[in-house]
Amino acid sequence: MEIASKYDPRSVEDKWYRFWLEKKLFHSEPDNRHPYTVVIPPPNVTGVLHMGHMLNNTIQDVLVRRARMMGKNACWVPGTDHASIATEAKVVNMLKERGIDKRDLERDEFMKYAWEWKEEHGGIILKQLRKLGASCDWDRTAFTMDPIRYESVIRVFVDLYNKGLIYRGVRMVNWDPKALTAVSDEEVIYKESHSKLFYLRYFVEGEDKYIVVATTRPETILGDTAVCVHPEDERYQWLKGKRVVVPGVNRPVPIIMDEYVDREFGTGALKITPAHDINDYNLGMKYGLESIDIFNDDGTLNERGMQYAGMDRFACRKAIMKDLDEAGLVEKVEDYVNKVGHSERTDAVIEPKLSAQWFLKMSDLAPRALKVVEDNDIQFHPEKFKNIYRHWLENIKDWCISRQLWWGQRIPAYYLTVDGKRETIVAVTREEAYEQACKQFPGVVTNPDQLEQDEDVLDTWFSSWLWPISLFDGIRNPDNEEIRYYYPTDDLITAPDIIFFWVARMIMAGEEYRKAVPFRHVYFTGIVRDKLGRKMSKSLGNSPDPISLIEQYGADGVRMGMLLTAPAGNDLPFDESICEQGRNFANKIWNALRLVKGWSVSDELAQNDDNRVSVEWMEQRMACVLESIEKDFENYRLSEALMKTYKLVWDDFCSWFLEMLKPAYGTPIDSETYGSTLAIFERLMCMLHPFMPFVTEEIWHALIDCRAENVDFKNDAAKLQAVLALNAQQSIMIQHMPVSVFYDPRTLEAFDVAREMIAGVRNLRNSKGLSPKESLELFVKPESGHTPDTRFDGIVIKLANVKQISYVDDKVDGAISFMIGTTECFVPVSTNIDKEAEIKKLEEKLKYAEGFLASVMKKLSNEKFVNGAPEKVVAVERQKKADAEQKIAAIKAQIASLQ
RNA sequence: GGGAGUUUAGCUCAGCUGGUUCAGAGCACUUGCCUUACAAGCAAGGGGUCAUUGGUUCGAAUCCAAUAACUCCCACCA
Repeated sequence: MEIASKYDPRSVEDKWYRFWLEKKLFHSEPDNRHPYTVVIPPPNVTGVLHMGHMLNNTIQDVLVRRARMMGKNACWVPGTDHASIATEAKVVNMLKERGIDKRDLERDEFMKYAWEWKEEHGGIILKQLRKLGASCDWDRTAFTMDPIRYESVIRVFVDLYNKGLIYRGVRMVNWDPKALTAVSDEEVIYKESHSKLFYLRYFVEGEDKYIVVATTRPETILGDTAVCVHPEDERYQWLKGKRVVVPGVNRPVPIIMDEYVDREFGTGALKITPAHDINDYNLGMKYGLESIDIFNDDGTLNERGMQYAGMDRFACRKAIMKDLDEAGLVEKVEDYVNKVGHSERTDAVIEPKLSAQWFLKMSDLAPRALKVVEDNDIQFHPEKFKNIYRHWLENIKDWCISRQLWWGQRIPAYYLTVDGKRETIVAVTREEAYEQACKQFPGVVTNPDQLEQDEDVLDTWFSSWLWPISLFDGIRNPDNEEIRYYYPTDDLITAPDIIFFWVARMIMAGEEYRKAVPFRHVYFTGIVRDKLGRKMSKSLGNSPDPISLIEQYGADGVRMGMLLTAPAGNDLPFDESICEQGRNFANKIWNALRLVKGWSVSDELAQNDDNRVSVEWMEQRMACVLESIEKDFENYRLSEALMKTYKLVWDDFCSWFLEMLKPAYGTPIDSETYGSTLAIFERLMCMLHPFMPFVTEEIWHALIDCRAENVDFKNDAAKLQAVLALNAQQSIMIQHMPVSVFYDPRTLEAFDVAREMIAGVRNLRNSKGLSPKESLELFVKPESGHTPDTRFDGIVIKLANVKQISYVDDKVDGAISFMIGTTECFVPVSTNIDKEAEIKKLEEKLKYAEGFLASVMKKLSNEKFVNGAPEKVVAVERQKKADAEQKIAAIKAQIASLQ
């Protein structure tokens, strides 16, 4: 049989993914096993897979696949997020391209277009996740706006309103003039920008004197209703009680005095525009100032903007400065660097704006969400995010949950006018609202349609905060079997930038609606950056397309590449070349299979000692590594666990174990050793499977077949056929994950000595230019009084290609020597020894050993050390001293023999 | 302006409660090999004042303090 020497992921990966789907191996139903639940951080329904998703979902898949193999009932629920602002913007653009203006559409019409768009373009990302190998339970795929989730959100709104936690109020909010909606504080990104600081003259009413006020936003003077100075500012005492004239506007406004003002900044005088700055708004409230709103929703000037009405705010800034300058009202202009808030979604400069919005009170929810993290009911990995979390919750403000959009859950608040007053009724449906209206205000309305529903929708995060609950229908049916079985979920894998948006709020929702945490561990991934350390972004074009990476390196290769460099919470500087390492690894395993498959197997041959001891060592080695990998998983150190598995497979299994067993050309291997080898190989594939699901499935099947054909059912054709057929129906996905068992470290130590001996001989060949084919003699002189462990001598003979190993009591003349610990090894060589070079080398070693001894002696001659340090440490130092002395003696003897 | 974190080999990172797992790993690099599993490979090898400076200690990469550089988070300084 010919197997290609290069592993081709493309022919393998799709095949197995289809197989897993057909066998429904990702599907979970509640049963009597322990559940292991992960909910996907729902990507935007219109999004496409980027490197961040790749990392995030690879980690989830590793954890889910491992849990499944550990015997848990693993359930990974996928889904998408309706992403109000982003999706609505895309739909609006699409309509624009078709020549349709959103403003010309009725709400219903727009929603129809939006749903069409979602059906057509949505969910691409979930298809892409399949390429990655994600073992999501696709039967459970959800959408934050599907009927169950929609209704859950509405019910929660009504419930929280009835509990008095949701209220409507006129507040200063962050207004996005591009998306025409309010956004929450968390959705505002402050960016450093190079602005100007304008110094404007405000003349005192009826006088020729003026005061200079500095501002970065001169266009807002149209809304000025006061100028404020510090009450103790000597410079401005003369202004007390006076009024100044807003330049260019000619409106007299009062001088107010408040300690809020920083005397050091600018001129120490601050203009107050209550409608367009949060601080000014607060001062305006304090002093009862008029609030003049000069902007339209889209950031243009309204009718209060005088001659500038209709202009964009930035155009107005230029125009107004020109006019003021001409009027001699500008003192000076300085360059100035400040932070300007931008909308996270549209990048528009945020305008603080007074408007009526819905808010969710945080005073009750926040402390509870903080407590469960403080108490470690929920653990963060890495832990440092606890600080960030705490700080935010301790300084939290009420959450603005209304958005002036159409794509989203429409706020279930209904209005009616009673005696000229607007009354609000909040209910799950219009019909329920009508019933309530009839009870509360008899005779006011006669038909549900007469109620006027709030125009706004809810913040997208107001639906995703319910995700771990609503996915199992735990809001509408809080006692259903699924929510009781799957909730709380186990691990949440997410990026740190949504710790506030999402993580904190899910915890609040969990406490409020389940009285239980939504998950036990939160694993924060790093941010994927490019080689230069820049964040990957569309605008920079520095993000590789994940799908083409998968095509190039295989999903296994990409998964491994990402994981190797991504410890929890660390940013990951991504370079395509790390996927090569993954691809190469898959290839390595592939070739190990080719080797093993190619061996001929003999039933007659008894297992020899070398093979027996090799199998024993490999099993112990595995147990040792497994133990440490299990600890890594407990601590969410996935990259470490992967690296250890990588080395176990490549170094221990391929480079050592298989070489130890490899039969001489044309000779067979005994069937016992062969069976053990296949079993070990299978277990290694199980260990690796969570990381590299495809190649391991492929190899695992081949190994099972190989064992049936060559060992178990070699002589029973009928049974063999049955077993092969059965194997074709099985999967590595649901095999038991190997677990650590007791192992004897002495076997591992003995092998390490043998390995060093082999390396010593190989090194010698290398440096002396001796062919690996030339058989050498090896003499070993153990430290006197020590009995050497000879179990691996046969292995040394084979892998170092020596004729035999002879144990001697004295040094061997005319040989090249090296030391392993205190054991001396001698290899006689036929070529002339370059005595001077050898002596030089030995003298260097001697120098080092003597220096080492000196440092040990220094410690031992220090009374404080001998008395102060623990007995064990002192004993170790004494041993070091003895070893060093022995070594020095040996080196000296070697030098003498060369002279 | 407040807070957190990082600094160990060319790169990415391990180094738990101070002491032979203390200077490590992978990749990259150098040298020699197309040795019938694998050149996407094999064998061997080189490479670091553990950011700087002080302190604690018998002993510091590890604990403490200061400094420097970088990163992130938070905050309304016009």
